[in-house]
Amino acid sequence: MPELPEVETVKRGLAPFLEGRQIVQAVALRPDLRFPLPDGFSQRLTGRVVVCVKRRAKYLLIGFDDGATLISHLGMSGRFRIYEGEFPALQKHDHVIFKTDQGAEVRYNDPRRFGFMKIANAGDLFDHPLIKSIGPEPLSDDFNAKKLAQALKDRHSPIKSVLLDQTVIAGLGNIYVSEVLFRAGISPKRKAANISGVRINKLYNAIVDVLSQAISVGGSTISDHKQPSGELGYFQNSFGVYGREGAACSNCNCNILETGGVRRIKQSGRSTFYCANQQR
DNA sequence: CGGCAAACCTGCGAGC
DNA sequence: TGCTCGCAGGTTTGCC
Repeated sequence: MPELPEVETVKRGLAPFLEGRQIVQAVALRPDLRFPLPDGFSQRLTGRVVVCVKRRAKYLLIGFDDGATLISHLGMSGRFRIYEGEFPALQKHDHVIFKTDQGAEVRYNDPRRFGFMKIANAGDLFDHPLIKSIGPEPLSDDFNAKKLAQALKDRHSPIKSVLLDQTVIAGLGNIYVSEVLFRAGISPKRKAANISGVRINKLYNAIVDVLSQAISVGGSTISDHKQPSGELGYFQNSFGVYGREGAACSNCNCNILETGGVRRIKQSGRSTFYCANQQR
């Protein structure tokens, strides 16, 4: 589920139920996520008041009144879900529960357990090894076409893999990199350093547009990703290429007979989707 | 530095 | 029906 737009959607869904609320109970049902939950996890969080819910790259950050921050990564299959009023039986793979002083429950469910939670002590967040080397937030004022050009100019790997590098730019994952390159008309195989001039601007605009549009519709629901409210995301309906191997790309309708339509290739072990007719 | 495979773990759909 | 295979939104590590 979780690339930047999905994590942002989770953040926006959780914030109204957590900010200003006291955690009256933090329950660790299963401590062996990708990393073990921190020592004393429940004790450290129970009784704390949440002061803010934020996102950095694909990390959800929950700040508490003692200055500590819960750093949560959703891995491939992590989900947060809010319950209030009705509390259905625990589901398979529910691993962590936060109960608030307003009687709501926030449950973390993660079948594959690639997700994890860590706690940064007061003042340690920005020096935390998980946080400090992350690249610029693509939707912040801190990021622009010039900085993108700077970041790419010495990179000789394919642009696909460079954009997946979280130290270059924060938050892009396998789906959105394919979609961004499609909209920018850039081949995923092109060397990053060979992108300049007009192409840089197209790429920058595609990154901002794709991520913004995805956030505005609650992210992408591929299998069963849901927003914390239970509502689905809808950006998958706007995919130009992802998961559409063999189909005519949404721009072309084109010479599908000559190009074979949307192609799927493997780059550094992961599927890339693109239209050879539109992306150079 | 680069690319690739494997590792972590579970579930699902396709094909036989 | 049941088995095996390949695939999946991420990231790290180790090996050429």
